[in-house]
Amino acid sequence: MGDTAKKIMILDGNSIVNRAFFGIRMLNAPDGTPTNGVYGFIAILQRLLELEHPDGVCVTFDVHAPTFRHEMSPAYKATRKPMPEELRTQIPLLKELLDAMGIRRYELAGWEADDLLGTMAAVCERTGWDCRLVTGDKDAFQLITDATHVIHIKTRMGQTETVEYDPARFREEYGLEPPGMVDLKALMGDSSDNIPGVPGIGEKSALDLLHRFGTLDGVYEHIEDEAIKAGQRKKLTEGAQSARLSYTLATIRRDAPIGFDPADALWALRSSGALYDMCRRLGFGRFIERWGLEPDEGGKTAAAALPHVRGGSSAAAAMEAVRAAELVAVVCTEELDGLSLCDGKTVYDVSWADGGEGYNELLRLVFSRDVPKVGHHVKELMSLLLAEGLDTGGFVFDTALAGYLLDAIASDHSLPRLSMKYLGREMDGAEAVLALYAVLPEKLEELGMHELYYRIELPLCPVLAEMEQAGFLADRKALYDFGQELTVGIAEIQERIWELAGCQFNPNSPKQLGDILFERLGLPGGKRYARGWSTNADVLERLREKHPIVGLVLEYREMAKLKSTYTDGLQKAIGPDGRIHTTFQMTVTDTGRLSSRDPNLQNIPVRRKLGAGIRRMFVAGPGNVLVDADYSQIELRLLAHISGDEAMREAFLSGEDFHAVTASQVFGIPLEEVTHEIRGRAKAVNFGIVYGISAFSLAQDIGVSQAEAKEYIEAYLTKFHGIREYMETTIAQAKERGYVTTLFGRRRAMPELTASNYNLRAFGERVARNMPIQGTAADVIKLAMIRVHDRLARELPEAKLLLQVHDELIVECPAALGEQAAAILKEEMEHTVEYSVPLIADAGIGKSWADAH
DNA sequence: AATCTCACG
DNA sequence: ACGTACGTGAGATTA
Repeated sequence: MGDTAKKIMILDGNSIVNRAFFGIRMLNAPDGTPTNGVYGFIAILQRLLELEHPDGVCVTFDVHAPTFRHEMSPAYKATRKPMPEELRTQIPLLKELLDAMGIRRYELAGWEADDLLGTMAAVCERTGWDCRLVTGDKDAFQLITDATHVIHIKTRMGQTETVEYDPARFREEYGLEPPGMVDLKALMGDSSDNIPGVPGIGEKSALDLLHRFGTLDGVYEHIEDEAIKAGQRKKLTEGAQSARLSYTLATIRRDAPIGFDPADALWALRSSGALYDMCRRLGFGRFIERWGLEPDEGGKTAAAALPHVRGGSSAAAAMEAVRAAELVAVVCTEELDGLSLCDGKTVYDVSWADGGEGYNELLRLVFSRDVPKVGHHVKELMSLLLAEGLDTGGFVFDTALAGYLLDAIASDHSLPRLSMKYLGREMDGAEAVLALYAVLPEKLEELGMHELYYRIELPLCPVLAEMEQAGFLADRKALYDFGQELTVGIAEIQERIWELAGCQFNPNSPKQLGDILFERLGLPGGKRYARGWSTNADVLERLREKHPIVGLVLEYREMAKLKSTYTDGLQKAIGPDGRIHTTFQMTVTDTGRLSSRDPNLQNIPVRRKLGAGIRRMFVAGPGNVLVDADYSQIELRLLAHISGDEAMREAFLSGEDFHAVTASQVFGIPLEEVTHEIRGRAKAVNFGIVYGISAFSLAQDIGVSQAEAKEYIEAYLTKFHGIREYMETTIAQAKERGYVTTLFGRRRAMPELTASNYNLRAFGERVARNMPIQGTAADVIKLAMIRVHDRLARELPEAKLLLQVHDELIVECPAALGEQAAAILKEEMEHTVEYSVPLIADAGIGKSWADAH
């Protein structure tokens, strides 16, 4: 260990900031300056620091000064696309930030970043340093040696990924030695660098040629061989000169006059007031936190804050204030053992610890339905209140819920974040809640979400809180027994897997499993990941016939999943009352759906036989039954209504099996002749339409060729041309407005649509197509829940809502009331809205979830 | 902490 | 020329 070389990380500034800019959705500093490139750069740097622990760091920048253009740098660079304005302005910011961090920068007018990297790597090698070149440019792969690795930055679906290439990794991917990268570029060219290459030769044929003949020279030496096809020979001969030129262009120079000494770049992060200020200015609160930055002494500008009252007499003072105030803001600790109240003049911090009976009295006063209150995450608070037997009435606003409706895709709806965003200064606690209440209602009104907020989201809070408190009774013994059976089954299958593999390994480890299947057993591998092969169920399913071990692995996976997540996980979640109390989250999804966690009760198995057994363990209490009602194809029905497509509406109005009707329409066959398989394909197309289909994925899903899948989609959109029109106008509108909405006005911003990254934009288009449908369905069932809840409370107070699973509601009630509850569920769900296509809900009754569904 | 896999609608 | 369906949460492994 003692003699390991010091390691220095050299970042290609322009290249990385470019990747970051195009890969990350728009981000702005508090003053509006775009910062996505800078932010992305720093996020990547931070990640690499944690991964690599280098001894030094430095960054190179290109300086594009035409008058100083190096004579070797040809005019071709002039045709490079100009940098977008919003990125250009970020470069000086990034440099300033790097300076504040104390990271050394290198730039040399007229020299490309590649050449600087090459030169610096050469210096490192001469002086015995290891180096890591970080860039988004594959050209640099030619520099890879044992001491010099290239960390390649790429963006995939808005996520930046880093892949470290050493000689072995490069060889594995390209089948060449690193210097061969130059030969490769000489043949295939590189449009982003304006390296022409040989016209007509792409990556595939270039690699094929190099694998056979080694180098560019090798290829031309064998140009007359029969091994080269006539067409290719012609291209190569005609492109010979271009290939030579490209070879020169692609060769990175290593002699830039830069006077680099690796020791100059030794670096470790130190906190400083300048860095704090810079992060503050850019709105990089995350890094302030992560790096523990603090302002210089005296630099603190304490915002004018309200006085606080704490300690012994706080409860009494708070009660007096509550009685006098028209409205109070309230936040509490997780266990409700502390309360903070604000009346606009004073903040009262009251704790059970110093309040005793006075504290309890305050609780009863504040949480009575005729004290108007504003809170943050009101549903969570209501859940606590119910547990203490307190009233959930009187809440007139929830700042978290408002923040969520105003910006559903934001991941953080905390008070500091919201106050920064809407008030321009960071605040917390009840004071922040009250201040936000002064501005958020009008924002909701402006965006047309007033109704959605006051008729759906806010009234849903007590409904969900009651559901959480009610809990779902679980059969503890049955879960335990099933778990024991699984343990036996898993051990058995593991033995058989080991026998077939010829060695012992952990089938739960994708890495180990990949090695066994694709190396030891030599099965045809599929996609590669950073650490090995993909071994997911899709891949394995295709290999099932190739080796008996594959089926066993699939079986092992199924059982292991059931055991760990379900039998074990659910047993741990059973409360002292024998019931499982999930938490519903109202502010996390992009579409308006709820989510469920600790435990998640929205993903209890049902699709496969073995897993569906878990649903038998969710049961009704003694003397009770479960009533389960679910919407039939609600998303497609909403699509039919929203698009107004006549053919699709008729398909639903006919009352026939919808997927079968689709099949008959799309494949042009009579309804009676639709086979099970054809229906299945139509069903997949229907799903695909809702998700924003692509021929590739549909083909994967139903196992036909991509061309065939394309024909299906085309036939579908021709038959249901209203759908095509709807999809097109939705996307056009989304691009124009920058957001999409549901029928209820719920909004999702669509920053992805302006991305210059193709994948991100394509993703944005799929989201734009899907969100209005998924989101409207979410709105409808939320409204249905409120109606069901209120009607049950009036007509069948012994009945309780327990669970929502997106298009399904579950109620528990005394056995004698089952039919009545089922009728109420069905009626309310079906008539929550009246659209041009009927909504249908099917209800069932049983002692367990499995029986009721 | 990130990655992979998989459960649900 | 590229990488692929929409929305979630959780457990095991790896680093």
